[in-house]
Amino acid sequence: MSEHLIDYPVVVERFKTLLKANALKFTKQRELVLKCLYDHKGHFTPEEIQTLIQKQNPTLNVGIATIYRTLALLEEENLASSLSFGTQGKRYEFGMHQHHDHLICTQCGTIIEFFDEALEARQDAIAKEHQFQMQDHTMKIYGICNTCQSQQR
Amino acid sequence: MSEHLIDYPVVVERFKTLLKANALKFTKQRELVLKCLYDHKGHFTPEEIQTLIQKQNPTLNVGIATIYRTLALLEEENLASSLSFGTQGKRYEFGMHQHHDHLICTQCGTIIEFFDEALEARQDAIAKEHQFQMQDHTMKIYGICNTCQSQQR
DNA sequence: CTTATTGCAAACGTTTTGCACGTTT
DNA sequence: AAACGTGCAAAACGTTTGCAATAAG
Repeated sequence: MSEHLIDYPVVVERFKTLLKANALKFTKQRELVLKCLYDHKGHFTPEEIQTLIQKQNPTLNVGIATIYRTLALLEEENLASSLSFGTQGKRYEFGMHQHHDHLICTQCGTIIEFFDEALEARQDAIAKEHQFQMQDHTMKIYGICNTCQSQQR
Repeated sequence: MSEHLIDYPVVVERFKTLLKANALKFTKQRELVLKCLYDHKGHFTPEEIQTLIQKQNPTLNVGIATIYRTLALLEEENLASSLSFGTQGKRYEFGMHQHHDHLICTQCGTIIEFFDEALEARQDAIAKEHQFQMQDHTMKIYGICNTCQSQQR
């Protein structure tokens, strides 16, 4: 059973199509980054992604610059999305733009995703009120997760 | 007429009190950073703040490290708050922690602040649903502001 | 006179870039 | 063969830190 709504072969096909449309090339490195995000549920830094790829492909050496370049590409093509934190850089996750927001535990760093219809509707309304043509939005709720709360006693 | 709810002398007094309470010293540099934020409505990077201070005090040289240290201090004391963007660092604004969120124009960079009761309530509910002990939250709506929309035709 | 604060420069971690070499089309 | 992609190392960026000199209490 797949963790995703879309099977991997379909995702790769989509990626190939998008690359072709932009006169870009389908390379082993690009595929590995995509696959890594698809296979690992979670939010990863470029460095973590490099390590994960390294672990499964000990022969190949994928440079960190390539990881960065590929992640930017994937995000542009809506095959991945990033979450940015203050000074500590960005984290990426697989995703074909099913929008969602995040609960972030300030203790253990766990990230929980959620989607709330009412919140979305309110955001639309606010943008409209300010005559803003909304392109995107992010919402982060910081706090202490249930697990960490229990451990504090 | 002041742009703020609180007059500057009151702010400085508050700052002095807070410093004293923590056995910290009231210095010219700290005052200049506070005054700069108070005087300039907007969201500024540490570097921009340094430049603004420099411009009004050509004789004095306030190091960037001091700006960073002071901004962290002001934020801790709730005299300023920061907004962080992806890789491009933080921006600070004056403020005694009246919570608000932001609309950000992806074209011209303008930041519009707003506060929405319904949004806040929904956030509280979501945190509760996930058994999260909420500490803070941020919400950013990205889009094209009214002015930029007009100019595009 | 004690203690905190400053500016400087070096260190930092993350991200980007220039370039010669390799790979895809 | 042409064009794009790669790894590498260097550079860039925003931020933090150690330190000797300085200023506040």
